[in-house]
Amino acid sequence: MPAPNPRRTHSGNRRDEQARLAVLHAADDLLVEHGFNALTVEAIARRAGVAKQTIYRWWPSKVEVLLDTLIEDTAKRLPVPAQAATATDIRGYFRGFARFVTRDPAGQVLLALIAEAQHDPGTAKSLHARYLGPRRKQERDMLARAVEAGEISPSLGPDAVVDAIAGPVVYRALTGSSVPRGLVDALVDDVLRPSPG
Amino acid sequence: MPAPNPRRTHSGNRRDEQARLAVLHAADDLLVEHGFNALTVEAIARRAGVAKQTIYRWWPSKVEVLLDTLIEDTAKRLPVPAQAATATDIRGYFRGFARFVTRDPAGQVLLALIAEAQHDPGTAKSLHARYLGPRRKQERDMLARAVEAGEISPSLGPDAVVDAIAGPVVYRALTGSSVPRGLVDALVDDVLRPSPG
Amino acid sequence: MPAPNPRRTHSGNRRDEQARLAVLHAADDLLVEHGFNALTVEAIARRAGVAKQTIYRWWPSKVEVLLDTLIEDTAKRLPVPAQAATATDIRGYFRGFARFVTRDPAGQVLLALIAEAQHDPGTAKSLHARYLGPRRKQERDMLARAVEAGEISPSLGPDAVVDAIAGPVVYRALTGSSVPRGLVDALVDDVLRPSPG
Amino acid sequence: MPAPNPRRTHSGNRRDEQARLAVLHAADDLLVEHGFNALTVEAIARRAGVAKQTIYRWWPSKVEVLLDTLIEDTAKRLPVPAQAATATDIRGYFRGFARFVTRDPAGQVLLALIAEAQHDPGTAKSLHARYLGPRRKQERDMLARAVEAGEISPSLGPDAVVDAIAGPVVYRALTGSSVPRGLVDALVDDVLRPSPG
DNA sequence: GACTAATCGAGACGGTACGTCCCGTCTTCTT
DNA sequence: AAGAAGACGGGACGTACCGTCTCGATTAGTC
Repeated sequence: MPAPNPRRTHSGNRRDEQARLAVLHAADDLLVEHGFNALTVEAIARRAGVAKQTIYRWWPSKVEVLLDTLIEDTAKRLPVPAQAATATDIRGYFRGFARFVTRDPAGQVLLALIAEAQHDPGTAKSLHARYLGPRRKQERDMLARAVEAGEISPSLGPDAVVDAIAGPVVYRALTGSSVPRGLVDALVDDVLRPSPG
Repeated sequence: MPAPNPRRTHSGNRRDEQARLAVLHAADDLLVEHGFNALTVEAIARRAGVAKQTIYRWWPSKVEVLLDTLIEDTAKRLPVPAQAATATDIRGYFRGFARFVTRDPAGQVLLALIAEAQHDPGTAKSLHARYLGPRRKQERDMLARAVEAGEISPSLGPDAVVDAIAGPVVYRALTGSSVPRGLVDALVDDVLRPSPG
Repeated sequence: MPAPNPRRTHSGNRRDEQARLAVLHAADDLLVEHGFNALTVEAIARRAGVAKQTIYRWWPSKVEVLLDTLIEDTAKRLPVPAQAATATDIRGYFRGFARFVTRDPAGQVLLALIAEAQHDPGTAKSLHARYLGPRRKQERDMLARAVEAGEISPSLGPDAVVDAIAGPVVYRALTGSSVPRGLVDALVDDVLRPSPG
Repeated sequence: MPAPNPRRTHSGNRRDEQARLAVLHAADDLLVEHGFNALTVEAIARRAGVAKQTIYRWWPSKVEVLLDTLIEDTAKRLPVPAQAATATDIRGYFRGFARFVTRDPAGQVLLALIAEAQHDPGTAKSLHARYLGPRRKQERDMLARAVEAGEISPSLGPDAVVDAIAGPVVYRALTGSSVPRGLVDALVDDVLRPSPG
């Protein structure tokens, strides 16, 4: 009987994609609903209907589960524009970033991981290697294109520019303050216009 | 002149100051040496030579212990200048803040609490009520004096000004980047100079 | 105004009789109401309106508190008849003992102490020295008078006689069985009548 | 012939027999060596090389652990003779009981549980349901066979007969007195011979 | 009539055990 | 080989009492 049942069955000695997705979604949901401290491996397994061992087989820790969801969600919902080169594009990107960080569930995952990185060096390392580092590279590229095009001429270096805009946004999000749209625009104006000297 | 013995052990039904200090120092030391995740109430008690119950009697959680050390240490090592009114004073304050957050052990406590606030709403509430709120008020007052004196005329509101300068500093500290001295100065310049309009 | 307030006041450097009685009654009440395991020194102090230290000053342990109440209560409610010499007197005494052990609150104290003696050698020692020993002596004397008067001629020695009658009663009380009146009489008959030899 | 390995460590989601035995033996040893008050769940776990949770998973309290050892040990070392029908058999059984209660470590467990039953109603209930009740039924059956065979004709009912013989033995054991061999024989004689009426 | 001394209620202290939750590892049986 | 299930040794949680201690107050007997 070759016709394999597509619904909820193990696929022999291959990884079970349904289990993988169930874990990612369970982790995401638990984080949003009950916070990071309630996000235990046992709770994820319970919610996902999966054995604990299945989680430990594929992820070294709950942090890596979250990181997987963050990477997948960010690619979908907050891509760094690969062609953008104008000041307006950049402003738009950071507006999207503010929205992401304050309103998107995936933004909560990011904030939780930044927080956990502060508590655990392993998390810090992974977060940089798999998320912050690659992303920052794309952001630098975006800025470089705009500078080259003469669209902007910031007085700060590229990393400092991103930090000067993203930093306040993240800081306000971390401390539970809202991020008014005007703030992003003002930061962009302050940072990207050429220095008066 | 009875000269009450300052080195007694217990002090009856009054609080034992030596135990209080031992707990605060133990918490501080453990955080710096082994990180937040190793900072358990049991470890604090062990290190301080104190019973667990003594901790629970006076603090509802390890977070409040840290908050107490943070408040006391900040008052000593990073007071908001109460008279400051010049642009130079303000620049000096934020340079001190950057040093505090990246190099002072008490700064690590602050970062850990900001992180934990992201994981636990109770921490968030306490951190605002007992630390961030009062501190922010002093910072706003400092800025208000400088504006009144005609020293600065920022294009952003007072909270946004502080976030625009402190945000990048905290964000870089949280993500393990250094905070070059020049960055603070540049941020201050960008944010405090009058808008070009 | 010399008339000293008789209600609730310390008597200088002498022991406070009211505190003593409050402790004894609190211990008794707690045992009857909530059982031995709920009978903590803190609970006694709470219930008696007395400081813990006051208990520890006068009694080495909660067991000694109970022993004090047991001794006082037994003297009042189950004295060994000092003049008794007839078989009927003896039968009456053991009937009273069965009632004491199954229905009198002080009997519960006795059972609790016999039990605790099984758990703690110190309790065993105190219970014998202050209660079981002296009492057994009086019982032996009672039996000796009856033997001398020719009222009874048991085949067992005096200790064995008491154990043969009291033993089953205590055992049934300890295992929560009732002690029917007929049982005591039958035991007395079996044990006190001369052996057939 | 796979010959399943009997010396495995954990056995999956089935109960680990080695851990079970380690707990029973540790409890037994601790009771004998240090008494009931030193018999804490933590001490059992420590001694058995087992996690506390493993104990709580299978037993609701330390009392049930003891009860398990008592049931297993009594079955081995003091079975109620299932065929016995003569007066001599009965005398032999109660001699064995006296030895068990005064000299066998398992007898100490029984005494400790009778004692604890006095302190805690839950213990009383379990002790009856799982030990005293079933055992008493076997003892009644033994007596019934002897009566039917015309071997004995006691003046007391079957429960009273057992209590009249076992009661003094237990009582002396509980109060730390020895139980001389002659005592059991004399009790048996007094109780089992036909009443003189 | 102040002083001394012991007792009292109160409760903080260092400590042990409680019973629960979760960790990360393991073993079994099923698919 | 991967999965669900869940037992295992371990460690921390927050609570209850232990027995000791120090406090400030009250009250007797002594000088």
